[in-house]
Amino acid sequence: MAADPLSKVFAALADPTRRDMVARLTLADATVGELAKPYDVSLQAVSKHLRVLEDAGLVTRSKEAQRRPVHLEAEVFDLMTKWLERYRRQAEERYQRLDALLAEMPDDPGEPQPPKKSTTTTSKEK
Amino acid sequence: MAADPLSKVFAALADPTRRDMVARLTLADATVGELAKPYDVSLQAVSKHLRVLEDAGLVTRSKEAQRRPVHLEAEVFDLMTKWLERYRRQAEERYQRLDALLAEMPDDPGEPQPPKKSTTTTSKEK
DNA sequence: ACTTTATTCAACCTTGCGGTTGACAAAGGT
DNA sequence: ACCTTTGTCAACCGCAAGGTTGAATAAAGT
Repeated sequence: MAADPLSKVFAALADPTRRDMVARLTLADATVGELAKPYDVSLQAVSKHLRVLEDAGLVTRSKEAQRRPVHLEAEVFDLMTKWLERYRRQAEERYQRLDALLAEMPDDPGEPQPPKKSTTTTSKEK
Repeated sequence: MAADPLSKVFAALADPTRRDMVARLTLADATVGELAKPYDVSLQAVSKHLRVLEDAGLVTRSKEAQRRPVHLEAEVFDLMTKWLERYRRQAEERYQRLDALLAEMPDDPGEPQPPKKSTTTTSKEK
């Protein structure tokens, strides 16, 4: 365990059941039993899933009599979104650089990007 | 295996090494060996990681002599972003509904955050 | 006080993951 | 032709994930 936050979040959402729970929790808080109903697994299994989601910071559980209402914490989504956007943007920028490059292609085989080593940067095009 | 696409993508990104590879691939394509260099694991391990990323549709591998340049496929990010945005939006909307509700709350004394009973809003009758 | 409801804890089982090593395949360099 | 480079395939190992059942806990209901 002790995995970094991002790993935990991604791992938590890698399970379809857990993703479905999250989806339902966007609509309203729910107790463990309520959450468990649609799935064909034991209550204990659902409880475990919730623990995973909680450890990932995706949900919090409060107390209300014997019930433990589960509440979705949206903030963590931001963490993921940030990660995603960052690399998506970079990838896009790279596309643009590449496009620009191809646009003005003279015929020199020089390395335009300076990440040193011959980065296998599609230097050979079929 | 045959897991749904989204599960595969999330699972693939749940590993820090793989996330790092993806990060580096946003800068430039790279061969297996190049990708492996920074990590203290065998080449075979890296090869496996790449297979996972490939199965998730995050990268593609072409041939170039003995080398297998790995290329990042940005499209899959969109799938994730879509999922994320969808639920993030719903969660936000829910906040707003709640805010609106609290805003026009009649004169209630004391309790700022009314934990009330029946917070378990799911309107599930017994 | 006893029972029911709601949930967790504990032990266990099976599967899959990330890692290893060793052998093999294919393309190039010499 | 041979050897080197670059990767993959296959078998194996330890461990954590997701599931199960059974017992324990806690707060209401009666």
